[in-house]
Amino acid sequence: MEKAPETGIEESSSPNTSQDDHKQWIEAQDDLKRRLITEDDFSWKLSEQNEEEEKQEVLLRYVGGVDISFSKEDTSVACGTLVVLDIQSQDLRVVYHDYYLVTLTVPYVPGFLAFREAPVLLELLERMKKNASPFYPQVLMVDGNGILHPRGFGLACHLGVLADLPTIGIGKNLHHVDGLTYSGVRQLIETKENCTEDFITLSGCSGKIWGVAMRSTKGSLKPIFISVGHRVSLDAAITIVKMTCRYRVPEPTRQADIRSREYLRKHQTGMSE
DNA sequence: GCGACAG
DNA sequence: ATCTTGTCGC
Repeated sequence: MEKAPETGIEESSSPNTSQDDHKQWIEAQDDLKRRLITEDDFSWKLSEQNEEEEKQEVLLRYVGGVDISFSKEDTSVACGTLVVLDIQSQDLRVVYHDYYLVTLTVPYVPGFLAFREAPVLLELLERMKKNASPFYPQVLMVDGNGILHPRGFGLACHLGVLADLPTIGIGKNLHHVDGLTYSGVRQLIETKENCTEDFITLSGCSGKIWGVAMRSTKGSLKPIFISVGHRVSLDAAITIVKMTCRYRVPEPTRQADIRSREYLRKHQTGMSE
């Protein structure tokens, strides 16, 4: 391997894959971002209306959740899972679930999670739509961030735009952006004076509001990070998350997580079916 | 140059 | 993401 002169020119002769891929990925994100809608854009309602005349309105009932788990032995083997919960049932019953076992070749790169996971999740959504399931989700919770992202376009946005579906980003860890740090958020959350609610607004140094950190369970110091995905405002997102929070992680993504793990476990040892 | 970096 | 048992508590 001969080294090029130090003059700084190193182009097409040696494809610098990772750098080039990131550049293309950034372009793709910026391109898709033009179709992003960060306000409420759905026909269903979050709660009953008083007027009897309008009882034809559609209430939010089917909330979806997606997640991907990985095999411990084969880190490229993954199981994508889509679940749908009926939030009108008192027990948040799971009315639909589907799995997609795949081998992923795209690596995880912070800020580019969608290029690794979105194809799998999209397939699950398209499969469900093709089968004309009556439970197709009215809104989808994604295990990953929405606009809480270096370029304001995380996995939840990516998936929402491509599927043209309202989505909400649910992060279990903070992706440091715009001066936001995990320790800073923790301090803020532990300080009661800033807690008018059970969540705090994540406003960065620039003043932009990226989402909220919410203590979804009374006993949990560690918050979850909610951000706008697509076609759902932050306020609506918070409301919907609260409606589905039994534990720290809201049920849709929690069930997707649990079931994808279970699926992998059953299909790496036993040979059922 | 060094650290940070969703899942 | 994954490696991992018990354990403190409602």
